[in-house]
Order: sequence, then structure tokens, then C-alpha cells
Amino acid sequence: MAPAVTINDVAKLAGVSIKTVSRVVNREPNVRQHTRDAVQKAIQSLNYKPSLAARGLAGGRSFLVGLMFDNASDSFLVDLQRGILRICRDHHYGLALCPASRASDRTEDLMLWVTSTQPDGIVLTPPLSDDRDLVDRLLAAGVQFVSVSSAGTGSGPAVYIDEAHAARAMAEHLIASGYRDIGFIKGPAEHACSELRYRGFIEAMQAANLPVNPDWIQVGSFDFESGLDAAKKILGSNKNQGQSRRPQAIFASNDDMAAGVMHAAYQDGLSVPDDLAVAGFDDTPISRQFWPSLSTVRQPIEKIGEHAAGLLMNCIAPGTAMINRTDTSTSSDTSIVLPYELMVRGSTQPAKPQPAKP
Amino acid sequence: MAPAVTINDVAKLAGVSIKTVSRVVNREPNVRQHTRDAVQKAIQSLNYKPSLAARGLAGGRSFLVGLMFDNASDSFLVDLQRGILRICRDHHYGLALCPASRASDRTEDLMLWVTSTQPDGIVLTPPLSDDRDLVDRLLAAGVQFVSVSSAGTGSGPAVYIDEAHAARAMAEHLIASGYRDIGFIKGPAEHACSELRYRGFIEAMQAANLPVNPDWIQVGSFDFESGLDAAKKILGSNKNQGQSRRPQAIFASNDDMAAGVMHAAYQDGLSVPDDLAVAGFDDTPISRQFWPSLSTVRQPIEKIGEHAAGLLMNCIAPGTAMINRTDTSTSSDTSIVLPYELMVRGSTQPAKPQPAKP
DNA sequence: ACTCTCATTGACAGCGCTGTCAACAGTCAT
DNA sequence: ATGACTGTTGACAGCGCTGTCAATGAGAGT
Repeated sequence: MAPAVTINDVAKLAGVSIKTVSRVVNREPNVRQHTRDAVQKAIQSLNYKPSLAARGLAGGRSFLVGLMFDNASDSFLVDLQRGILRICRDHHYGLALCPASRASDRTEDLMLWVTSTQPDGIVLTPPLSDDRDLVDRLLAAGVQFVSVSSAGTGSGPAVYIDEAHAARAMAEHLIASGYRDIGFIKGPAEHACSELRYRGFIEAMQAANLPVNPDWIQVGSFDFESGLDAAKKILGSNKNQGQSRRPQAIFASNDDMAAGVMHAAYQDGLSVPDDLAVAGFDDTPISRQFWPSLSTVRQPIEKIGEHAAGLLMNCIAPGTAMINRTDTSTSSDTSIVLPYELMVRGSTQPAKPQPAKP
Repeated sequence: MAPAVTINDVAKLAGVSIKTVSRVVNREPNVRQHTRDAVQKAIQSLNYKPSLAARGLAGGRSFLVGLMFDNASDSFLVDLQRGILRICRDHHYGLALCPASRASDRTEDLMLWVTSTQPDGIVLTPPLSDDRDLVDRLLAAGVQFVSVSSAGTGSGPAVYIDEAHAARAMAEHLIASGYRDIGFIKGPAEHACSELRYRGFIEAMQAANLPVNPDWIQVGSFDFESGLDAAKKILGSNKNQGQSRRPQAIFASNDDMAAGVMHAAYQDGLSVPDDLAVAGFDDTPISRQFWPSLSTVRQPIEKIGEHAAGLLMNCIAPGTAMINRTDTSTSSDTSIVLPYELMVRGSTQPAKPQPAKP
């Protein structure tokens, strides 16, 4: 398991000291070009790769980034990983996973992982990024971390989109499409974005002078089942009393729950979008695959991952090229707000003509 | 970044040598119970966690498992990760990700990752597990690895389900439901399972004496778009010639492609399952969420991950409890075949009565 | 009592690398 | 020519831990 070829072999072959090889490997300055070339050649010919463990022990850095998550959705996690991995690869960093346990003391567990793995930086995903306790412990431990979070705890750098604004835009789209009776399915409280998305919805409704029917506001847990349940409640809320009133549209605060809504609609024999329009949030793959395809808000998750890792690298791996953050992002001191995109698709576009002014 | 508390601190507090602490930490025998307790107490009170890097360097093991993947589907990857992580956690192992690069020499890249990260073991996922070159290099490097693969290269331990059998079972279900004209969408060639699933389908058709229409056999790449395209070809294959014949059912060899088929069907104004039955493979979340929900074959991916990691631990972390493999699995020498499950759902159950014998 | 065994413990030397610091050019202004 | 400086290199001491091996003590057999 020990690497077949060590720094010693390279040094010998190149006719320099191991320290010089170390300098070349670490891209340190003050090495003559000639020497550098010779070492590079030796490295190439021996196919040398420094041992992470040794570098970690000697240098006090592990060249490892940790990704902490708790119960994240599949596509979110994978997309984020993809983005982070791309940047890590560029910086010769590895990525280690740190799932939150169901144990009694989640924070303690996570911190133990930190002290044993000793990652140079951590990417925190919601809802962990909204967890004051954890963030404080991380801060106290002096570990670099970047939050992927809509609002988070306000501590440390973060990468996010303007959730409230995005949700408001979607709600406005619904309103502009002629829907007046609109239901909403909130996310769980431990996610900071839940409140923000809800706020955006409310703002849009108030701005349009539309009433918000409390029966049509439900709370889910961001998964399909909870969306299904919430939709059943909304759609069936007045059945008992014989008032068959139901909303013309339901805005679910993520796609999985929106999928639940559509499923519930079909179960009730409703057609989407003619009987019920449905909107989601996240632009997970499923939103494109559904029939009709789901209107949603696209978060550039992979990009978010890239920027999060990029911020980490800025602190952690100084001197290496940072990722291009001049693109479409608004970058403040340490935090980055990425643009969202409204994806209007079939689930909110009724075939029958809508009156512009109801 | 260095851990605040080292093995030295523990040793001092417990009044023993660091070697004894090391013994306790590593659960080595030949430590008096009294001593062991004292050390444990010291560890607890100091909140000590050994440094992975130091253990790796000194002991020649990294306590890291690598997960190698290339372009795996979201839910597959996440489920597998979940399973692996559970076992890793139990054995105090970490999980590092190793995505295949799009670089010219994929194998070389992966091997460099191996020599620098020096994982104690690797979980290989398809299509990497079907890559002869890579497997040979791994073998040559003497790295422990477990394949998650239907057939693989036949080298080293593997965990898988009987793909051909499963596909055959699904095809038989379709046939038993009264469908005679059945199309099939194969997976890409670099996945060994593609051939196996196809074989299962063919076997069932032949056993039932049903003809296989070559126009109704297409090849996809396991993603939604390719399923959509393949379905369009199958459904529209004879439109030009005015022969409106199309299959009564399409069996896609994974759920993402099956989603594409359903999407294509809806685009053509066909209803599922009345005009076209659709079956998938994998039981990804989407299959439950679709309307109608998708008949598919459930692979216990998380369990597969657990078993793969378990096999790894057997070689890597001897002495630690191995995972319970007596459950429903058939375990040969080193490989494990897990049971699949046929999930019959709405997409293959026509509302209108089907003649038992057409 | 005396040896032989074996369980228990610790001293010590590294693992492969980096940080520190000293050594030694070469360059330039004086 | 002298000193001061900067750029380039290597010797060496660890990083926190484990493997090896030797030392100790306790019990078993004669």
C-alpha cells in the first residue's frame, strides 16, 4: 500500500535533495528553471505521486476537503459533488464525505470526524449550514468552511441564490398566467430557505392584492411523500364541507414535493395544468422528465459547488489559480450570490387561453 | 489543523505509554482490562481521535475507502454511497470520492489518484467495474477492490444481482399481462449489464414464442434523453410507411430511459398503460413518482453498497465485525448475489381487462 | 526452587514528507 | 575589493502514529 516510488527515488534520479523535489511538487518559488525541469522529468518518468498521508502529517494539511450533508436530496448532492470535485481536481485536492449521523449528538459526531480526518476545508450543505451549534463549533475549531445556504447563520463565507427573490418570481409568473387561487407547500423549518421561499411567495401575493388561503398553505419535508400528503390536504381540504373550492395552482417549494402534488392531482383525476397548475423549485432532473414537464426555479447547483470549493481553495490553497468568479455572479467580500433562472414549462401553461386580466 | 489532543496527551493522562494507547485504540489484544479501561477513560475525557494522516503514514493504511465512478446516475450513486458510508462508519473508515475524468487516459488518472490517496480499498462501480484495463492495473497495484457489477471482468470479489434473470422476470410479467408486441431499449455497450438485461428479455420472448421486431429494439445510453429518442424511433418507426404498427409495450433497461419512453408516449398523445405499457429497471425514486407509477425491477442498491464495503472490510479491517451476510443473500466464496424484486406498478397494468390468452 | 512460557508493557526507530535554517553562490552598490 | 543582498539548495528535525523487539512479571511444570 505504500507508494512504490517515494520522493527519495525522484531526488536520486534528478540528482537533487528531496527538499528540492518537495519544492517543485508544491510549486514553491526559488527553484531554478533548469532544476525544476530536471525534477519534473524525474517525476514523470517514475510516475511519482506524493503520499497524501505523509504530506498531511508533515505539512499540517491533509489536501482533503470534506463535504458535510444531512439527508440531502439525491440530485442536489450529486450535482454539488460534481462541482466540488471539479475544483478539487484542479487543485489536487481530494473529497471526503461526511454524512451526519442519526445519532443523538449529531454535532459531536461531525466534530469527531473533523478532528480525525482533519480536512483542510469543509463544504456545509443545508440544513447543516443553518445549524448555529455546528457552525459555532466549526468556528471554534478553526476549520475553514463554506456554507451552501440561502441565508445560513451569517457566519463565514457562503454561496447561494436569492431564494426569496426566486420564489417571488415564480409566484409572479403564476399570477401573470392568470392564476389567482394559489396554494403553497413550505419546506421544513430547519432549512433556512423554507422561510425565504415562503416569504417570496407571500410578497408576490400581497403585491398582486391576492388573498392567501391558509387552508392552501401546508408544510412538507422536501420529499415526495410529504408533497403528496400536503397536496391531498390542500385538494381535499373542503371536500367534507361540500365546498369544492380548490386552488387553481400549487407552488411547492421544491421539485420532489411538486412531483407529489402532480401525483396527487392525477390520483384525483385532475389534469395538469388545465385543472391544476403546479410549480416546483430546484430544477431537478425529474422536473424535465415529468409530463407535463414542471415549471421550476433553476439553481445552478453544480456552479454553487464550484464556487464553494473555489472559496475554500482561496483560503486553503493560496497561490493556485482561483476559479473564474467574474462570470454571472455577484461576489461580495466572501460570499457569492449566483443567479437563478425561471424555468417555465408545461405544468403552468394552460392549453386553454387565459384572460390577461381576470 | 493539527488535532488539539494527541496520543501523547492521552498516554500521559492515563499513565501509560503511547504504545499502549495505540493498542487500545486499535483494539489489539493483550492489554489488561484495567489498563484498557483507564485508557478509554482518558480518551473520552480528552475527546481524543487519532489522526488519520499519522496512522496512515506509520501503519501503512489510510483508513480510507475510495469510491470510483464514471457518470453514474444520481440516485444510484447516492444510494450506493449511503450503503458504503454506513459500513465505513462502523469500521471507522472514511470515504473518498474518485470520479473518472474525461481525460484522454482515464485509467492512468484513476491510478494516480490511487497512488496518491492510497485508499485501503476501492469500490468499483459500472462501467468501471467492467473495464478490463482498469481492473488489471488495480490488480497489478495490489489494491483491494470490490466490483459492483452484473458480470464484470470476473476478477476479484463482486456484488450484484442476477440481471438477466431479473430482466427475464420483467419481460415475463409483460407477456403474462397479455402484451405480445414488446419493444426493448438496450443500455450502452460499456455496461456489462446492458447485454445481460437484453439477454433476459430475449430469453423470455423466445420462451413465449413471441417474435422480436428489430425495429423495436433500440440502444440508449441510460439517460432520459436517449430513452426519449429511442422511444420516438420505436413509436414512429413505421409512420412514414403508413404502417401504424407500434408495440403494445416497451421495456427500457433502466428507469431514466423508461421515463423518456413515457414522455415520448405522452407527446404522441398515447396514454400509459392503455395505449402503451412501459417498464423500467432500477426502481429509482422517479419510478414511484411518475404517473402512472412505473413497473420496474428493484435493485437493493444501498444493500449492495453495504455488502461491497463489507467485503472490503473483511480483507482490510480484519477482526472487526463483518456485516451480516446471512440475510437474503447468496454468498459464494468472495462474491455476493443479492435478490432483486419485481415492482409491478401502474405503467404495465391496463385498466381495461386483458384477455389472458390473446 | 528453577526454568519455561506467555501475557503485558514500553523504548525506539522510522513511515514520507515539509518547515526551518544554514550554506553557498551570484549581483550589485559602495 | 568589500559588504549587503537575493536567489538557490540541502541538512536535519520532526509531524503523530505504528511496527518491532526487548524487558518485565506472573503463572505452570518439573
